[in-house]
Amino acid sequence: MPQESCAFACRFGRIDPRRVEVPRGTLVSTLMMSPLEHAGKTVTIREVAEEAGVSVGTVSRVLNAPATVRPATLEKVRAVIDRMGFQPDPRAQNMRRRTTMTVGFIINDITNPMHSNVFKAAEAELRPRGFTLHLVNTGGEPQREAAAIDMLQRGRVDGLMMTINSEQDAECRARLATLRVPGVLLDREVPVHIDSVMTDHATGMRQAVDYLIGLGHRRIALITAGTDISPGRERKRGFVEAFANRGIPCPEDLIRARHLSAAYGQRETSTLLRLADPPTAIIAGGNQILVGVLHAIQQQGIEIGRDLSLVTCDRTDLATTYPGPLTLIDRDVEAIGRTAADLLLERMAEKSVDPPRRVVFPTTLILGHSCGPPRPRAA
Amino acid sequence: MPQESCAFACRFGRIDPRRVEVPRGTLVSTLMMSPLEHAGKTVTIREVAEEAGVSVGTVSRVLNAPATVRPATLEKVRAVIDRMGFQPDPRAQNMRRRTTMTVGFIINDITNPMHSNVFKAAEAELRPRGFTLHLVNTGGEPQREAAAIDMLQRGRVDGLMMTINSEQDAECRARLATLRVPGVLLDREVPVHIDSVMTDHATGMRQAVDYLIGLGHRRIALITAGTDISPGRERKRGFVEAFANRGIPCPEDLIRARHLSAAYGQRETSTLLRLADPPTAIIAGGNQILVGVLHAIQQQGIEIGRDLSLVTCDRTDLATTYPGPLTLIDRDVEAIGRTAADLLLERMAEKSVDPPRRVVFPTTLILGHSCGPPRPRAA
DNA sequence: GGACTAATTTGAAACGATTTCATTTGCCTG
DNA sequence: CAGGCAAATGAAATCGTTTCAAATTAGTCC
Repeated sequence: MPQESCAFACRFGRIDPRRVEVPRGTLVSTLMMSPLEHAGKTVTIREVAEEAGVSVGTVSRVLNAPATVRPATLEKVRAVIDRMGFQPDPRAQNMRRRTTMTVGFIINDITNPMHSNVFKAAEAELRPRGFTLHLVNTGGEPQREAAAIDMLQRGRVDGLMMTINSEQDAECRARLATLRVPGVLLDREVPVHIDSVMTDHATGMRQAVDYLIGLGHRRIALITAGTDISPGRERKRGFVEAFANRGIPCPEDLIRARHLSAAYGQRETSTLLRLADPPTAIIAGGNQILVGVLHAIQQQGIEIGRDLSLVTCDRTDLATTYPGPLTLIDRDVEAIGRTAADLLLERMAEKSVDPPRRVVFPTTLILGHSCGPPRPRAA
Repeated sequence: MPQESCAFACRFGRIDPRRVEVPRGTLVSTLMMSPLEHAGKTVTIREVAEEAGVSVGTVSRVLNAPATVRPATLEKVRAVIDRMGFQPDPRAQNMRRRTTMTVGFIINDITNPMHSNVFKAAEAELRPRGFTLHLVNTGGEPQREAAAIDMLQRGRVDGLMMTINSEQDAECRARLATLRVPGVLLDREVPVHIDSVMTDHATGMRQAVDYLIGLGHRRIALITAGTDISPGRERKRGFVEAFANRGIPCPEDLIRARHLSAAYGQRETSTLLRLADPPTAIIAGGNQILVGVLHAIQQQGIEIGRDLSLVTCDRTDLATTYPGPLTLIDRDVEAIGRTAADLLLERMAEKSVDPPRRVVFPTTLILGHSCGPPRPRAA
């Protein structure tokens, strides 16, 4: 019966892909190797000490301060450690040292390529220093964010890197103000004593708008995050300033700054394109928004770069690949993650409390295929 | 000086976006709120006991077995706990309970949307049960994978979910064989006593190929992972079987199964398209490979769906958005993550060792805009 | 060889909870 | 009110490591 494919009628020409409900997975029991009795009788430092004929304190020093133990003893104890396969129990170390060698990473959505790239870079910086990362995905719900901060800082991590959903949320702000471990805020601005790594979204946006104005555009639309977080606020500011600098009236009616989501991007794009005097250029202020913008545009049969100019923020597979690379406001996401990790490492090392640091990263306008001179659209 | 944009010469018409090196971020010191002396004098159970006039054992029972304590005492102690803001130190709990309420997640690349979606789903399932996740990004390096397993299972986590880079790696296999904590393998097949969550890539591929054959294609190319991991092996098997079922000779020369990367996808696509008898359809067996395939195709000025049919694996923004949705082999990634978490939860709850379970998820062929009848390409 | 100093090592006390076990308390019945 | 039983409590052990004062050993000089 090689006719399986007949079940999938070809629906060439429709936009929406057919989404067939995926049934629950099948459970198959298998028996491979024997259970193997990995009894894992853990060896303790006490047993090592007894076996080596020394005290536990000496074994501890062999591991943590080898210089203070006589070479002969050192060698003897090390041999026993290797032979018995002893490894100190991290739980006991955490307990005694009041430390965990763990950093918490609280993020809105790890699925977002910007976030996962920041995480990756931070992890790459922290791992060689012996740190492991706890990742909490909050889905942008403030109470989960607050709960995550509470849970993690209570002896679970030595430091915290995070992005919160709204800078205005009282619960989160209160937690940040009384943080018990070093912390770094990512792209968020909260009037609290804490380090932060920011991006100069305003300048990036100003450059992009200026570029579009230079091409002849006046009806430029901006769709971006809400103004309760720095990226939304700064992008909007840069947008407005670009017009002001040129002495050209800003098309306030084309600014949409509410959410960072594909759905929002799609909805607002559809609305904008139906206006009596529609935009000749759209700036997608966020990589999720871009997805929505493109979906909306596809439904209208508009060709990007010819009928409509498009600028997006952040380098994603979609932005660099969409038939031809899009013009985009880029930033070095890896450097951001690395820097956040560095700031945290410093804070965790020296307990000095004073002054909070703030690192601002620049953006770069990268020209792609998605912009051209404005072209009046026929109705 | 609104002339900032003059620095960015419009390079309309070139494919490669201009990549300007982003300078290191600017460091700005700021002083906001006063240091706040969040001394955070931690309250211990001993202090609570003394304050409430009971023993530490009673306080512990108030928290862990409220039913065994007299209502009057319960209330009294709870009041003190609230007043002093006592929360048990997780480090001490871990120590005594021989547990951490933490699960390790070892992954190749968290930047891959499939991986991050699996993680997200698993986290959503585990968090309400009180578990937090350690995420280790290995970059696919076997020694890092082995090191991660070692580090995590040694008293740092209660369970482990993971994908390894190659099922053949001796180091990793050895670790898996002697795992001391419950574990779940994701999309990997290793002859070891461990649970796994798999995808039926072979059937998905067979359907896709059969669909293309039905459209008239014979020169179909497959670019996918190496055969040292289940996805590559299974996809290749399904590919071959589809032809066998139809009694049509399989174009072995068009099978490329080595790496899961954009670079590999781009390189192989370029090569394939330059063949004397090039493929009329390409199957991108992996979301990263898709990126490379599309980049290669763009360089040739080929129109997908007309000049060349394309099928991809896994639903990503790019796959659903690339001018029109692509035909794709879909799977329920969330269900996979959720199921992996469920398997692990069961194992962690009851210590029963026997038989390893294997859940196989089906795939679904979703028809988009990217396939059509084969069209001979003019040279 | 003895005295003194410096270098090692030891043993016990944390660290902060949970858990066990013996003891006390509270309650009920006869 | 005494006796018996169940429930509640407290004291102490435990988890595995680090740390620190005290004790031991080694080394040096006369």
